[in-house]
Parts: sequence; C-alpha cells; structure tokens
Amino acid sequence: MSKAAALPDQEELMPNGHPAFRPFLRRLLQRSVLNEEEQQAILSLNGREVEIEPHRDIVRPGELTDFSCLVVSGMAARFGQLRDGQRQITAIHVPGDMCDLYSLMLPKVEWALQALSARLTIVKVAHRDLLELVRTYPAIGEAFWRDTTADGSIVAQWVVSVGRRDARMRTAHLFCEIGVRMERAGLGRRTDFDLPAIQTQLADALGMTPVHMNRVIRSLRQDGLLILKGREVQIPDWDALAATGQFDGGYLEMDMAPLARL
Amino acid sequence: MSKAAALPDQEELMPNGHPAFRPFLRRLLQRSVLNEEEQQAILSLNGREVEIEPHRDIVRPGELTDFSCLVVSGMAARFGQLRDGQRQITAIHVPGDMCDLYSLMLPKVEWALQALSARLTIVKVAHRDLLELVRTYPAIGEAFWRDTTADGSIVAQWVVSVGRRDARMRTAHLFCEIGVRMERAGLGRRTDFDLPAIQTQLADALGMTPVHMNRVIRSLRQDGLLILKGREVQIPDWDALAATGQFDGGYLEMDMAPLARL
DNA sequence: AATCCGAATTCACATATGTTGTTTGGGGAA
DNA sequence: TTCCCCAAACAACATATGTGAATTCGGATT
Repeated sequence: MSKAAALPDQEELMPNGHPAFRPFLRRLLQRSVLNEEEQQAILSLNGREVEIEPHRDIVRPGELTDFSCLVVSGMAARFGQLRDGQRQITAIHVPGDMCDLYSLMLPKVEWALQALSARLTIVKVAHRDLLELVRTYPAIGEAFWRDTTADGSIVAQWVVSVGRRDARMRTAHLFCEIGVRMERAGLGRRTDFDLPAIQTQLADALGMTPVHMNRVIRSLRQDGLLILKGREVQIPDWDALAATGQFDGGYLEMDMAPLARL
Repeated sequence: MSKAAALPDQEELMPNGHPAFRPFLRRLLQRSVLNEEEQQAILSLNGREVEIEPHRDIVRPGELTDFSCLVVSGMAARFGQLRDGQRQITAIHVPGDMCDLYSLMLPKVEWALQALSARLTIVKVAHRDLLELVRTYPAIGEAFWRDTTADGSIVAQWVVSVGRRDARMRTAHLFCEIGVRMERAGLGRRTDFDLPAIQTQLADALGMTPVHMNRVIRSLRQDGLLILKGREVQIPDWDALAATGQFDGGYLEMDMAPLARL
C-alpha cells in the first residue's frame, strides 16, 4: 500500500514513510495494541507535507475531502461559525494528532479546520491510503476508530465545560487538558509547555469574549495559578489549578490496559 | 455469531434476533452500504431487553462496560456532572440509536447514561457479540465507526450551540435537531413529534437554568414558533424556527451518496 | 369529586459575562 | 533606532442569565 517509489508530481515524499508518522504511531499505541507488521505499515505511510498560513482554511465546511491531516508542528483547530462570524472552536490538535481522521468515515466535512498557531506544518494523508491500510489490517482500523472515539470524548467534555463551568473554571480546565495532552504527546511537561494561541483564540475555544478571557487569565495569574511568558505556559501548582478547574484527566488517559481482553 | 438457540439464563432472547434491531439497521443504512448477508447478521443480533427506571444510571462513570444499549422506546441521555451536582447533557438518544456504541472501543466509560423519559426500554447488546460481528464483517465495522462519528458530529454542534448561541437560539436549534432526528428515525414529522423530556432536562441539555429555559420556551411560544401540549411538540413554521436557531441540518443528513466511491 | 405532587409559571433581585472603547506593551520591519 | 501593529490590559457600562423564592396548573391517585 505504501507509495514507496517517488511519484512525479509530489515533492516531499519519503521513500520509507514520512517521519511524522512516528509520533502518530506512538499516540496510537497508548490506547491500542498493534503488532510489528501493523506498526511498520503505519510507519511506511506517506503524504504531502504542507505549511499552512494562519487564517487559511485547511478544509472548508461543505467540501468533500479525500485526505486527513497529521499535525507535524504547531497546532490546528476545528471550529464552527455562526452567520455573524462568531466562532466556536470544537477541537484543538497538537503534534502527533491525526486531525480529520473522522473524515475518513464522513468525507463531507461540516467543520472548518485552521491553523491555531502562526506556523503550522501538516502532512496530508490520502484517504485512499488510509482506507487501504484499515482494510488490510483490521487492528489498525480499530485503533483508528478508538482514536476518533477518544477525540469524541474530549469534545463531550468541552460541552460540559462550556455548558456548566463558569469562565474561570473553564479556563483552568482547558489549561489542564492541554497540559496533559502535551505531556502525553511528549512535548513538554503538563506544568510547562508551549501554547501557540492568542487570547482571542482561547476565548473562541471557551465560548467567551476576548475581554473576559483576558480578565480571567489575569485573575488566574494574580492568584499564582498560571504563569504566561509569551507562548510559554507554566503551572506552578498543578493540584491547585486542577482543583479550580475540577479537572479529572480520566477522559484523556484511557490506556490500553482495559482493552487487553478484547 | 448469532446466539441463535435460546440460552439458559437469558430471558427475552428471540430466536431470530430481537425486532428492535430493525430500526437500528434502518438507521445504519442511511449512512452506509451493507449487503444482504451483513444486514441479516445485524438483524439476527440479540440482547437482553430491560426497562429502565427514571434517574437510574444505565452505566456509571468509571465503570468498565461489556455491553452497548439499543434504545427501543423512550429517550436516553448521556451527561457529565460537576461536583456540586450540576449536570450537562452531552447527547440525547432516540429509538433506533445504539447509544454507547463508542464504549465498544473505550469500555472504560466516562459518562453516565440515564433515562430521559419516564419510560425507557433498551436492549443490552454484549460487546462480545458486537466485536465478533465487526470482525467477521468489516463493512459492519465501518458502518459502526461511521455512526459513532456522526454522533460525534452532533456533539461538536452542541459545543457551538452552548458556546456561541444565546439561550433562545440554542433552544430553537435543539428543537430543530430533535425534530429532524425523529423524522429520520421514522418517529413523526420534524414539525410534529413527541419529546418526553421536562424543561429541567432540556435546561441540562442546553446549559442553562430551568427558570431561564422556561422563559425562553414561553417566549418562543408567544412568538408562535413552538406549540407544546404535554409531551407533544408542534412547529407551526419550520423555516422561522430554523432561522431563529440558525439551524442547518447538514450535520445530521450525511447520507451515503458521497460514500459510494469508497 | 377531592387530594396530591411534580411540573410549569411567574416575580424580584443578584451577578457573570458581554460591549464598546481606550491605553499600554512588545516584537518585527524599515 | 524609530515606527508600526497586533495583542494584552484595563475601565465603564449594558444585559443576558442565574438565584431563590412563591404560585398556579394538570394529570395521576384515591
């Protein structure tokens, strides 16, 4: 299935698979069991590496997509939009995430996908290749399915946040979530990581106005719960922040242990 | 794979599959292509029919489940809860929905599932049977995956609603969503259906207080956008309600057409 | 018919968050 | 360096929604 030989009009093709699939595999293995052959099959996947400019849609709602996006560096966000232009981010993707993996099953995409950070590099992976992979190795199919399900779990948690937590709690919760996800992705510690997003974007994620976002962040900072230097986030007292956010990472840490019996 | 013969200690087992799987199959076929054999395999599934009392958890967060639930009649809701008892419903399931299908991939469940209506009957289907089905017929696996993905799309839409729509718009949007889903499930017209939920529960779904829910419903009613008699919902002017809710059913109507090429 | 009980309705008031606009700050470009 | 621009910080005011009651309604039960 791997398009091993270099194809004419696709630069960036690596003969032995694009290296960005290594963190992706790492992520899959946190939740699923894959044998050597299956792992190799994933590592030999390929795709077109693309640099995305800020505010440029990677996919636009209503389109029919034929690829998914593996985040290499930077962050991407999925969001919905009202007619008056208000945005609501429904998912944030960190490096190693295959965003839009769900589009493999529903190629008619309903959500825009954009760069969250100033600089974002992704690898576009053809649905054709992914489907072939899934159909050749059913275990990979289940791993993918499990992964999209875990993403769904995060979204459900966002509904709870936006619906029932006040702004302060919501904010604390988001920082905790991203911290844990960054740590699990091997991109820093949960108490110390980079978050390439401006306050307006955080506000879009949390369903509030930029002004209020600023108020809340300032207040968290004054209470010593958060330290922000540029894009660097530091959490001096994890437990305290987790408490203010009523954060319970259970929904993020679903590991493969309980799945062994399958 | 079908446990065709009656097993000793399981009442309610139907020799040719439980009839409740017919609407479930109908639903799957709206989005996926399944051949005769695969359809038959689903129809010959079995499970334990159970009557759920109101306010009794079907599954509790933190548990390890070994079954999914097919809604036969009534409605079920998934929700998260804060420490102070505040609830946020993240999904509403109508008859024909296999709720908790996602637990097939993530059996460590993070969300409570309860009856929304006073009377709820479900069929508990063993994960063992579902997994066997999925592994025997990969197309069924993809259909299931696609279905959980579509559910995820609904949840994402809820994030947008709760995050960026005001109470009135949110409410209009929810009534439209449920209308379309009921219609697609063959349970009435989108402008005329039964909604067995009290205002407090709707408030839990929309992230507001029961008092405010009541205000909004009253206002929609006064504007002639909504008629409620007991549990019966009537929408006299669909377009007007859809306009107030900025409702676009695209995310619900994902049909199999674009999937033919797969 | 009388009773009852949960749900719906309504009111008065409190407050979190939105809105509008100005000011400050810091990093990149010339 | 100086300028420029976007983001952050801050303030004053507006309003949607929350809070905590009391009252009415309607369907079940007796």
